[in-house]
Amino acid sequence: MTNLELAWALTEMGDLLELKGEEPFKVRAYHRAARALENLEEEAASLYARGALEEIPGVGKNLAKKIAELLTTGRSTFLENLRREIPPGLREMLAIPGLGCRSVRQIHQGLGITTLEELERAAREKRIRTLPGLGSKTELAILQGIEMLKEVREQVPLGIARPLALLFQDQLLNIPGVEKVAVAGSVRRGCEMVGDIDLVVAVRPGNQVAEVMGHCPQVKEVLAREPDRLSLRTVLGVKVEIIMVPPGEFAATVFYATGSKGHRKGLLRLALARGLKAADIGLITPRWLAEEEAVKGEAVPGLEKGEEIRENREIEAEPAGSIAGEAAFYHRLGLPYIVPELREDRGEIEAALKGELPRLITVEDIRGDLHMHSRYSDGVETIAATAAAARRRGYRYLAITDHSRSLVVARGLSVEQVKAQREEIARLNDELEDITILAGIEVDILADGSLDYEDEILKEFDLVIASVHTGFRQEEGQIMARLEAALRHPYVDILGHPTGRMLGRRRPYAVDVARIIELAAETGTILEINASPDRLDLNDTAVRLAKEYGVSIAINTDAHDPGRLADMEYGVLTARRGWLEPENVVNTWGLERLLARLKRNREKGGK
DNA sequence: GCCGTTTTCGGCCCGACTGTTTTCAGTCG
Repeated sequence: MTNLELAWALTEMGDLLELKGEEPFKVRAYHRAARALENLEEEAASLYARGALEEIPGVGKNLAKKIAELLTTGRSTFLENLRREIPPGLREMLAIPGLGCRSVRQIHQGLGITTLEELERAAREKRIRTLPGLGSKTELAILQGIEMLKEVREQVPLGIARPLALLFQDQLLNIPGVEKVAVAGSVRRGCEMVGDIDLVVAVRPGNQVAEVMGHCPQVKEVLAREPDRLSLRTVLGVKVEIIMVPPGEFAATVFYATGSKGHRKGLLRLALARGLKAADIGLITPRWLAEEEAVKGEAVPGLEKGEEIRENREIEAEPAGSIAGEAAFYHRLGLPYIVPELREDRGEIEAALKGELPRLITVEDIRGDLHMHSRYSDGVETIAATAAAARRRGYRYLAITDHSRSLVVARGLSVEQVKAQREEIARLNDELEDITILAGIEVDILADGSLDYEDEILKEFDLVIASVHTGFRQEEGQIMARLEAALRHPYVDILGHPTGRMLGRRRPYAVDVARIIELAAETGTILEINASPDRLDLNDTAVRLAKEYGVSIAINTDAHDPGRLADMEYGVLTARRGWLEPENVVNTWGLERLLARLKRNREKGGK
């Protein structure tokens, strides 16, 4: 069992205990341990093997025993008993913003409701307001919450799907009769939410794929089993589609299964316009041929029929990240290779035709992380340990940006602590040779639009990120006034997680993203791509708009644990989906150039 | 349920906002 699956099991235990009415500190112990497991760099299974489960912070005798049972049997009697006691629908209700466990219990006991469907009906029939302490606003919140949950039903964030996809890829490669495996679909394109994991497998006859995968510990049930297709559901509830093809059809099938549908159709229309058939390009699998039929007769805007194909001699044969043979399909169409992140039918084919595809940023371009938390606020590690982790990633600089004083839950820093932290950072910078720590802060944009420290304090930092953590429910006018004040502030260098959304859990606050981008361009403020796979904020389309406006971007992990510095890859994927080049991203720059770009330093020198 | 250069018991992040209310409980970050 993977750390992620263990974390999910502990989270579920915590949620069910909370619904049961257990004391809050006990509940929190489960949730804390779950988070520790998620961030753990070593697999819990190997810790268990050397009898060291209790070394995990927040795991004592009791939890170690429960984790051990999960690791050895794949099950938990404790969890199964809880599930029998508490209907699972109640846990789903906790995901509705505004509903806590007290309200859910109230609804369950008062109306006998156990599922989201029953809850929705009761809210529509205005029965929720008959319960003491609940009224019409709560009814509205329930309906809106269910609406949000429906949008992401059957979907999981990329941060869950991608590691699982890679795990399945490894397992498939070890099965007799398997020659090649590739992750395809929305995971390969780097989409923020994933409906199902698509894997393409090149197999020889008589392979064991169906038998072995059906019994793999991550698999809960087999949804469908056909000669060339296996559909599974994992214990985390994610759907996995395994497509099995002869080795000769591998590249074309991966190409097909990567999508998106719009991109595929665009390519087929282009082929038709040039008098080519799918078969001429090498796309001879049944799926491609069926799709070709579907697009016949559709016009191709901006293309002359039979226009001659220009050969592009600069094209590399096997671009990084491509499947062997995939680039050739594009080349036969006279196009350079288009990476999966761009295959969204958002103008990439036109750009490729004109030779105007961006030279996309990669993780290797990143030279530092500008948003990280330490033990001074709600991070789990010391500044020294965080810097060491950043250095191991090959970074040249990092910014420690703890929370400001009014965010008490996160132990926001008092002015005295700010000073102490700055002194510690100065000491560390004296000792460290090949990496620089910037003394930063993530300052709260307060409900009235002011910042959480006075200007005299703010101007002393090397770098200031301003973020909204309160007043999420304000109306657009109010939210925008706060954000505008922050963007216009002379000491705000970066706007952190600009929309405040949490994927599948919380909608953005009432923000006009286009206006934010306009203001960022006007004021020279850098906008963040928060790389945490729970956020990915800004998202891909907003990022692309920002690029068009010439707004600089910082890709930051917001890591509260050095283990999460690796989330950078999700931020970079989002940046790539937003067509960003290294030049657009300030943390690909050298330190001197980065510092000179900050608003605080520009204004000093009169730009 | 975890944890301990104050503690093996008694702490554990706490204050603001909001909805439902006549004085506060629940929820959130």
